[in-house]
Amino acid sequence: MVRSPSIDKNGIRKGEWSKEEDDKLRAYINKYGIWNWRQLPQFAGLSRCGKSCRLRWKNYLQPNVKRGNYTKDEEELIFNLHNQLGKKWSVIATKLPGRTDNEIKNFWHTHLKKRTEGLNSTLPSNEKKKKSRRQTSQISKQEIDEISFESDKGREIKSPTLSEGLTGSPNESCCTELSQSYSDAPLTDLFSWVQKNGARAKSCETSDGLLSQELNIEDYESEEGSASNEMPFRCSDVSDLMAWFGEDNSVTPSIEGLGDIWSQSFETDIYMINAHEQGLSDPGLVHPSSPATEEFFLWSYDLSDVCIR
DNA sequence: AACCACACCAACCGCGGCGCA
DNA sequence: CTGCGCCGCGGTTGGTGTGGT
Repeated sequence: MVRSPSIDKNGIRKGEWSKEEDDKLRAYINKYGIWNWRQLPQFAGLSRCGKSCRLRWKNYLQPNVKRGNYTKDEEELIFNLHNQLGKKWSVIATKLPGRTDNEIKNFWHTHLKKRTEGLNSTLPSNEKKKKSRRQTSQISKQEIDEISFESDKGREIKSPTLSEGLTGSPNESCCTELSQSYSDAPLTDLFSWVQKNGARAKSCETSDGLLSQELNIEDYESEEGSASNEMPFRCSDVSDLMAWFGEDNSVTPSIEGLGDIWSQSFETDIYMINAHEQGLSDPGLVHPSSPATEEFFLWSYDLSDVCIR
């Protein structure tokens, strides 16, 4: 019932979301919140555009999203609100906790449209006049101001920064600042950092502990347009990664690369956590919410003795 | 069983608003 | 004032499910 997965010319995935992608996005947002949709996918290790991530989160992954099974009350409310407000789905959605504008819009098109059309023959003609988008938007804002928003309030916005990764004490600086601060980081320092992370990953007894680095380099290549050589191996050791960096002079890791490595390492840790807790060889991602997970996460990024500056 | 038409809905797309430099 | 980037909204699409023939 959804569009089949595809990859556009920029390497951005489209179409149906896989469970792994859902887990990555959910885990990332639960950990760091929403700070910039455009950049978030890179840091979450997703080959998706920001818009797609936003939509997936808002309409499907966000906590408390209700799915299907509209009650009679909800149906009546949608019907009445639509009569009052027209196609202002986002405003209508604020009156129905757990329902998204997209879902309400779909529900109206599939269930209530005919009913409305039946009544429309008796409505005054000005009910049918189309408002300009500007008019619609202004009205929406005024109405929205009257409605209390609880769902997204109070979520702490924390973006992962390299300094966070290195110190294990998250701060609130954004990745833009990060890229400015560390864009000149020498390659050797990157290697030190990767080696440090990699060594820890290896110690966790997972066969694919450095899967993250493989993903990172693929992403990095596509961004830099230097993908003449495909990623030649699946990293099994940090020395492979370092060797590969060293062989390819066209690759000069920047902070974006570091950020990807960082986020992917996070995902690797999630794999490891699950493997540890459940004793499974290929368990998939788990949600980083348990105290044990949090503890493991902080341990895994206790890199206070490394400085890239 | 095979085919067809329609229902359904997740995801995409384009546009406008807003904030900031 | 202007241009740019980001976000959110509403319209639309694409593909699967389902019921009828």
